[in-house]
Amino acid sequence: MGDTVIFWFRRDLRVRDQPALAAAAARGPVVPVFVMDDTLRRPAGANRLAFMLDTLADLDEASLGGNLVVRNGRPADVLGDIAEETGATAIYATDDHGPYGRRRDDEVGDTLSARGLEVHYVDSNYAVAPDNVKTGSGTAYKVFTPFYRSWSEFGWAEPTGDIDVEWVTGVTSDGLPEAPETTADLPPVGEKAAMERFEWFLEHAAEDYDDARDRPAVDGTSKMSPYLKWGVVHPRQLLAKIDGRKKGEQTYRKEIAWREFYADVLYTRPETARQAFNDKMTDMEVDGGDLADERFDAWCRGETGYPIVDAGMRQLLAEGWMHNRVRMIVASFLVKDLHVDWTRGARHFMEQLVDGDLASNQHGWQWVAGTGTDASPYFRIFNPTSQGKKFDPSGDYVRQYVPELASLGAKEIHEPWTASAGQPSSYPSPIVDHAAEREDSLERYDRLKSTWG
DNA sequence: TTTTGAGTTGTTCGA
DNA sequence: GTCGAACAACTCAAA
Repeated sequence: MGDTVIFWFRRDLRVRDQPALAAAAARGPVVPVFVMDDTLRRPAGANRLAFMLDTLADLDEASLGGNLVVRNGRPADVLGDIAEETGATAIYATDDHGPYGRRRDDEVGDTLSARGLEVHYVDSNYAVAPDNVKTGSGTAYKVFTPFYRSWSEFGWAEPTGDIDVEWVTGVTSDGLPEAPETTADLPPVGEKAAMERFEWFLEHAAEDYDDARDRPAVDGTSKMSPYLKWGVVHPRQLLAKIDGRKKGEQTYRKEIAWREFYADVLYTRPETARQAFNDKMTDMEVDGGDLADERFDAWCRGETGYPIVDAGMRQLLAEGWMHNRVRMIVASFLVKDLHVDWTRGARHFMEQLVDGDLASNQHGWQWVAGTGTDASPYFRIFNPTSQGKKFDPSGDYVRQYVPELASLGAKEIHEPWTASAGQPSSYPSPIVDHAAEREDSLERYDRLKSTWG
């Protein structure tokens, strides 16, 4: 019945609330395909790649009846070949708005259209796809709050239910490659695990989200980020379960909107994945050379001598994930205390993070570095000690990831150099003096400003 | 075109 | 210990 069509999975690894898949299934039997594109492996990082491959295995087993066709190669070639083998006449996929995805999809569209195949990009990975929310004069927003108002008014579809799909069986598959070795303890995969976690969040953490989300020792966030990254859940599904009247849930809704805002910013200004959004900040003095390399390495390993920074960096290595509050603290430390270019920190995050999303990651870093949209004022420099005391008052977060300090009490753990019994010898002394580096950052900013005329 | 109000997440200092 | 002001203008977005 109907023509055979290909459904090309990319960053939408789910079968529920899947408009693109529904559109494919309405045409006829569906060949579910995932293309192991060589360029996919490189930027992904081992943690994210491992999570993606396990997610695909779960999707295949739980929802595709084991019919997933995995092929290695260039998407245009692979999809063309499969179409030839199966007699498929059309390819359906969820639209991808990232810089790489756009280039790839344009090429695939051109190549396959030339071969007489239909290519349909449907829906997006966002409640409101990038390039839709505009100011009154038709330009993209550069400030979150007005974007948020406009985005809310724009609205989005309700999630759709289960779809009946006739999967095409017996198509040759290269099979999933072995997941790369990773020492990180990654989250459970699959739509079921994701939705169970979200239900847990709604029941136990959403109410206190406003406060608890800032406390890294508390399990107070939804932890949806890896699932959103691969489209295991769609933001529509989360928004539909959020009560807009409750304070905590309102705040959560804003966090979803931040993800959409940054996707929109990156879509409009793709070069900001690598360069300052605010070009007046491009010439900010940063440190290079051996000393900067040494400090950067100490930051990566979690050996800066500032407990909350080291706990965060070690959590990243251990779990491929870091609590959001701590991401800001360690980013501020790298940029404002170590004077290292934000792009180096952002790259390290992308290499490690299981939820690494180019738009959110790069623009989160730009916000901290003061180079981005709505950037924090230059004088807003996080003090790692007071941030530690304020958001990890018991010290439990530090204790979990920095065992050398486990014996210190709450009063001393965020400044072990003051410990009455002396600083534990296994833990490094601070590699820089925060007060002095803060002054240095302010002076660098003053010098930059003086060049603006 | 001009005006007006507002802008994620902080720190320090002095009263 | 608590609280408000200063930090420094600038750009954005809508009226």
